[in-house]
Amino acid sequence: MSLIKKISEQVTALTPGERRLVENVIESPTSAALGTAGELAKAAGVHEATASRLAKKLGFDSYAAFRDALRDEFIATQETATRFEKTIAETGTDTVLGKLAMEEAQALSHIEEFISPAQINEIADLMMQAKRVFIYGYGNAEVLALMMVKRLRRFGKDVQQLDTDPRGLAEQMLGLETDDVVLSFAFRRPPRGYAALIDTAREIGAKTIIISGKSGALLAPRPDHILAAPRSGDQDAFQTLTVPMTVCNALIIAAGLTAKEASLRKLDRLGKLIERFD
Amino acid sequence: MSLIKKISEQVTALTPGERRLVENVIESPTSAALGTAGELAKAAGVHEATASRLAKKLGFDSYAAFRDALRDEFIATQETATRFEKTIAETGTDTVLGKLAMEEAQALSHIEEFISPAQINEIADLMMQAKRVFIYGYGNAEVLALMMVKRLRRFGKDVQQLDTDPRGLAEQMLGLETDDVVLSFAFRRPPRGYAALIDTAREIGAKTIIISGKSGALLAPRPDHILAAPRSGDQDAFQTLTVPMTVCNALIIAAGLTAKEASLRKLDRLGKLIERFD
DNA sequence: TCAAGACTGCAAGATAACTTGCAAGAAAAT
DNA sequence: ATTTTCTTGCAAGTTATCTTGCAGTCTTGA
Repeated sequence: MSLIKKISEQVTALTPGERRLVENVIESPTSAALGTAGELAKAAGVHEATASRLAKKLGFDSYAAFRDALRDEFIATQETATRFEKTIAETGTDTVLGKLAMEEAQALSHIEEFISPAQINEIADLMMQAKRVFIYGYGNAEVLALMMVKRLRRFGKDVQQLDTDPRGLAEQMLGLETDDVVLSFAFRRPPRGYAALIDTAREIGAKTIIISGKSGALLAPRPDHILAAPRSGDQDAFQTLTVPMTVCNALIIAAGLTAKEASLRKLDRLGKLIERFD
Repeated sequence: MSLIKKISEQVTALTPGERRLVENVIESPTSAALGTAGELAKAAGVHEATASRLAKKLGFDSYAAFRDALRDEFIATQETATRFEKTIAETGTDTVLGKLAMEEAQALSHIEEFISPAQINEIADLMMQAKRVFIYGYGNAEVLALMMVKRLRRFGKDVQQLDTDPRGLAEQMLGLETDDVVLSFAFRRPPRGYAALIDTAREIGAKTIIISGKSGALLAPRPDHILAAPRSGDQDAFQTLTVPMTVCNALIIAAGLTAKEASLRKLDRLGKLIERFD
């Protein structure tokens, strides 16, 4: 049963102090889930002893048990995603398309455990403010690189897809400048030319961004930014591009919003100038 | 600075025990954020003292400070929802990535309403039995075409990606034969060169397959086979390639299974021949 | 081969967090 | 007005979690 529902059922039997605690929990369940009894009590203006008693009153063995219930319900973890997975798995599809769709959905459900909204916005900003964006995708990732090239060009960005041939890559990197950004993909292992790519960008002072699978954080040499989220499928078998593609799409959308914000700010400033000279 | 980035910067200076801890954190950052030093240490197979030391090594005053940083980065603080669906759907997870992942997952969950397992297997068979596979993708779909080319070549299939330039397309179609198959993508509207593509294939007697969005059923001229499933996102706005990509991946997997079956059948016949001449 | 340094588990001690007995004050009942 | 009951803060005690000194073992360097 939903914890909030459980609390609501006993709302008439709550003392004033308990009521204040409950109001605080409902107002901000994740804060309550992460904090201590003392912190919640302080926020509610009661003593932590009251918080401990409330938990017991609600049927929990301890305040920790109460907080664990809050966490289960309000904080997405692998356990909650696993519950979601179980729900899907219980539909019992064994068709190729059905299983694949389920696995992709599972992987997508975990995605925000690994990549925060702030990261998406930060990197979208970086790309939109760059003079040029160099995009590198080797092997299967070439597909993603092509997609990003097409999407960013839609914004009018100066985008260049880097050649996967070492000589071509080297020639193109000659044009890299400090104001540019390099975006690459790296999955099972660093792609061919990766080390040269990152080192060259660093020497020139251009920022580097990697979109990777699970192992991205262990890449060497280090890029400036990493968006790493595990892809669906067996690590050693067939892996799809759905998760990194979703990351790419999120970057494009965030970039679009950034561009929109910039446009709105410009309009606002224009409006103020017009007022001044009116 | 991103905590994962901070960790990544010191990855070369980590001891084996610390590295295992870091791997566990990366594997499941929200579990690490919610649990104790003892729990993380146990999961990593080291002592909790090592976890405490790692936190200090990473520059935090204490393990609690390290865990607070994990929470700040990986646990959304805006809250209303419970399960994954609700978490993403209702939360002020106005976050681009979260919404996108949810929409993709929703679209994926409906995929088998539009495409049956029999269709997947039939078309996978068709492609594997074809002498050559011609693949056409215009605009954004070029990304999918490229992916299919790469995947099918992995099987040793004779695959050709068709030029999006009308003249080049025409020249390539000269090589089309009865035993060949043409696979194309068609989303909002038939891609440039579509009619010529289908008509030419029909005249030669080559089979045609279209992977499309919702409107696929209304395509003219008619291809021999259609795999149509609605993509996620607003019809008139930003649409992603996740659903058609999943359809492609399902075809590749089914094709792989088909190839495996063919191999097993050949082995069986060889076994019978050996028995006959024994 | 030996010594020095690094790593990490153990365990004692420290700190943080929670629980509960007690009591003061407020509210309700008589 | 008085008594009884309830609420809740205080603080001591308990439990959970973390930190750090120590020592054994392994690795590295001379």
